[in-house]
Amino acid sequence: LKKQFSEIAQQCEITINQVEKIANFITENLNPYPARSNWGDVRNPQENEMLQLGAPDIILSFFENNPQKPIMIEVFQPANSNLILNASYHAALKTVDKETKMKMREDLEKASLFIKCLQQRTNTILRMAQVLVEIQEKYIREGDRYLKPITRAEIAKKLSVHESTISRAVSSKTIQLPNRKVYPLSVFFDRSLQIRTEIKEIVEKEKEPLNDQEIVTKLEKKGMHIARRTVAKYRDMEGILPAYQRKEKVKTK
DNA sequence: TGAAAAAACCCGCT
DNA sequence: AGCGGGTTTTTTCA
Repeated sequence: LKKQFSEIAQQCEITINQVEKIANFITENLNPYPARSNWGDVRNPQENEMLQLGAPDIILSFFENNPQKPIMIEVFQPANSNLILNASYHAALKTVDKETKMKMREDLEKASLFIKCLQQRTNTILRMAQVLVEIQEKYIREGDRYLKPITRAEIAKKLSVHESTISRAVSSKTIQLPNRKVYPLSVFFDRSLQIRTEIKEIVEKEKEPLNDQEIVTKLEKKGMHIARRTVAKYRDMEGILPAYQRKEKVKTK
């Protein structure tokens, strides 16, 4: 099964971990569409922008589709933009007796408060997206290797909202990157993707299979401190076999 | 909003 | 390779 993952990953030009994540995401949300349309997108270059069935909650794109230009952020929210109170309610106020009037007033206030909350909510999400893009711009533009390990708490601090707010905002939302791929928003918070990518690159470049200890040493030189136990773990995540098995794999291939 | 419970994470050791 | 513990991070709860 793992091997399949790794093949899928290669064909899709994304990491195995991402494949796994997507798989998890699918099962957790019982909504196979976002990721599938994603895969389909990759395989069939017939990109139909409007055909994003698993409509992401946030879309990032390059201005004028030019990677040199700034990144644009779009936030999709339910009943987002121009939700207003139906004017006829105000009119109706005048036609009813005093008691009903009071009740209606209360209700109207509740309604407008509700609308305000919604707006603030989208606003928060938008600000969050902005900060995220700012921080992870390099990742967005140049790939996994440049993902900075950040936490939800840090973002919360930056926006001066509570971590639980971010937590909820992040989970159960998806984002589409300029490369047209849809991810769970939590990709931005993957703390080990960067190092895992690094490990993968090291292994790819190796002449002789390096054991985990040697990989640790190499990473050390790049200023990344991590235990060899952890290297092994990441290796697994990426579907990379232990050093002593890698030689055979090349043969059997 | 804060705090407690749960989950994830890293890592030493066997 | 796998267990377990000490932290850190996330999610839930009231």
